[in-house]
Amino acid sequence: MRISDVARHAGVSPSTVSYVLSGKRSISPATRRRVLDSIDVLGYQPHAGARALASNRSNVIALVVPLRPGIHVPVAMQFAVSVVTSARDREHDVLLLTQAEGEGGLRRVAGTSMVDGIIVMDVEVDDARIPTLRSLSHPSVLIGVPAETEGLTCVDLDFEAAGRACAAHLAALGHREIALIGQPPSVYERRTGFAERTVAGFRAEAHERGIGSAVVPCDAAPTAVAAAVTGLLGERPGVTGLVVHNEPAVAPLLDAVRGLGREVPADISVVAIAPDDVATETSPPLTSVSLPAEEVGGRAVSLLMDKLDDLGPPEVTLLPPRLVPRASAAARPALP
Amino acid sequence: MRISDVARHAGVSPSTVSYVLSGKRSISPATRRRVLDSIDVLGYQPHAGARALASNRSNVIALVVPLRPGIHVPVAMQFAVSVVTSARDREHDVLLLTQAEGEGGLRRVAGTSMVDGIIVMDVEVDDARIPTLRSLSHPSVLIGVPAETEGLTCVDLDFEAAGRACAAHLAALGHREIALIGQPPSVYERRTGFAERTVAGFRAEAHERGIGSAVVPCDAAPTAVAAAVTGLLGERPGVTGLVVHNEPAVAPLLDAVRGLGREVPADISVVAIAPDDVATETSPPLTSVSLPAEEVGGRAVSLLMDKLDDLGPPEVTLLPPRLVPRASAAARPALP
DNA sequence: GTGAAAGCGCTAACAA
DNA sequence: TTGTTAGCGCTTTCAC
Repeated sequence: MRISDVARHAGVSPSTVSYVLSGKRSISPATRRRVLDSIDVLGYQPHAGARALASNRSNVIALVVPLRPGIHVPVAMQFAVSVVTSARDREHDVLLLTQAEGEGGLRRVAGTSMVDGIIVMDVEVDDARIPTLRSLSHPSVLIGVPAETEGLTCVDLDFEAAGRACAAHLAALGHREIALIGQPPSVYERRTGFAERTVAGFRAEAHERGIGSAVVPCDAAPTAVAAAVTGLLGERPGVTGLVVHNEPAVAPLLDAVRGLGREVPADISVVAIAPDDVATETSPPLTSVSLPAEEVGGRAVSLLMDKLDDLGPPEVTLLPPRLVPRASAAARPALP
Repeated sequence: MRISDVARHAGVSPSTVSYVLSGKRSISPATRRRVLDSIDVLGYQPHAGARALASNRSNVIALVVPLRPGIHVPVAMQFAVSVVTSARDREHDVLLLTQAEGEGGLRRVAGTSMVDGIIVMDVEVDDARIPTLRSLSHPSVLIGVPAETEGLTCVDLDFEAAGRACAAHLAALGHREIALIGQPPSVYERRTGFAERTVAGFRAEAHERGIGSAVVPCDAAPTAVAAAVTGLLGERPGVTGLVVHNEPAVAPLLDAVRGLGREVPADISVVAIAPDDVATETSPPLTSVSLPAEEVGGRAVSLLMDKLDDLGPPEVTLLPPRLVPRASAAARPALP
């Protein structure tokens, strides 16, 4: 079943069928109808390889998913799914690349014209893949913001503003000493952009408001969380506000605080940076800045499509954070 | 940069370059060297679309990942990653399809020759996609086993044997009444194969050994787990052995048991069906049947490759479960 | 062991 | 508004 079969069936030329399908030139309504009917009757589906060869477009984009220590898989998958969904909305499929494939993988899928463009998740401040991406003739979009963005296209939640918003919220509630329970140490060690920017915003806001702040990197294991919380509240008994930027640590953190005989939010206020579903499933529901995975993924795809259409999108797109007050943050308790 | 450029540079014909690359006919060592050198020097990468068009092989397989309620994402991703890794080992890439694309997606990627074959995860007992898969001329492999496997190729852990192994292990330790804390209700409602088979094996083994058994579907939320455990041990005080087949419920379950004043394994023995990493991270480490995601994913890929090579692989491949005793299951306590 | 050449099925430039 | 046709870059038959 080829395009010429459809053409014969509809009594037109192959190019007309092609143009009906691509919409790249105007077709009389009557012809268009006949062609579409023939396609339908014959069940025609164009050959992807032939298309890619002739048009120099594969209609596939590559997505590099992060699978390294410290990455919270469900959140990563939310991004991936929203990329796939948005790509499908725009007639593109998604080729899955793992981190492990490294830069060779990027060169391979671009060099063989398997894909039209590349989306890279979990970008580090000084990401080793960036020189490779720059060297490719294929467009790419980064989810995450590296140190040097010249000539790149990046999109992410504005984590600095998110860190600020959390600190500001606690400050406004009267807290005078606050702490950030962060990502696992490995995430900071490899200098992942989002983690670093959150810390920076949190510290800056606290500093500007003249309140005390501390940052505690934290592994996800419940015992590690308990140790971190216990250590923190032991060393800094004045801390009454906690920001948690570590999805799997959220529940253990609440447990640990209670295990110390403190109530949330009566004794300790907690603000999370996490997807809405994890913030609303706890008890009490958490005041949180949501992680808009769907929006970020969708935006990454539109930015990539813009580049494919030779529009010059902005280098950095930061989505503003939205802090939703729920039940886990309240005014600082009166001093004992 | 095309194959003819390489041919010219190496002083051979394009077909020779092609044959060097494919290994489909013998080439003199000297020629082969020259060609490979030229490829290297010129940095030649064959055009994937042209290849697919001429050879009728895209060297891409589609993977349908499950993203529905009750699915534990990290486990699903372990499968996906092992599929990608194994596929890459065999010169194939992976196109990511979401459940949401449904059967139309399967028809699309097959009909347009985007992919050479399809792997479908999380197959239900009476899966709606099976008729579509059967109708395609492309080979496919199912991860999971439906009711009717005629003409299909399926691979999975032998969950029935896993359920049996857990029951047998507890029985051998002297437990006379045991219970299975299972997947969320929705998973059973849509009749997911692996969940159903585990229950069947668990029940059958307990019955054959003449011991009491109960099955409690269970949502992952800690409160739901606590309710399930409390309800169960309340209604059936004789239960001294628990099998848990629900990854995110593992930690909350241990908490809940302890919350009831029972020790693991002194009062209550626990056996998990879970990936090794979740079984070893708890305290105490869990006696468990491991979920060999890597092996299943890898096997799915080899089965698909076998079908592409026209070997006729078996319809059903069940990997034998391996129960590893750790510290969470012990002899039944003496009666009070 | 190697080469020549005919497609694979589509798109898009050119022509009408 | 539509048709004709020359490729796109590779694989593979056929021929030597």
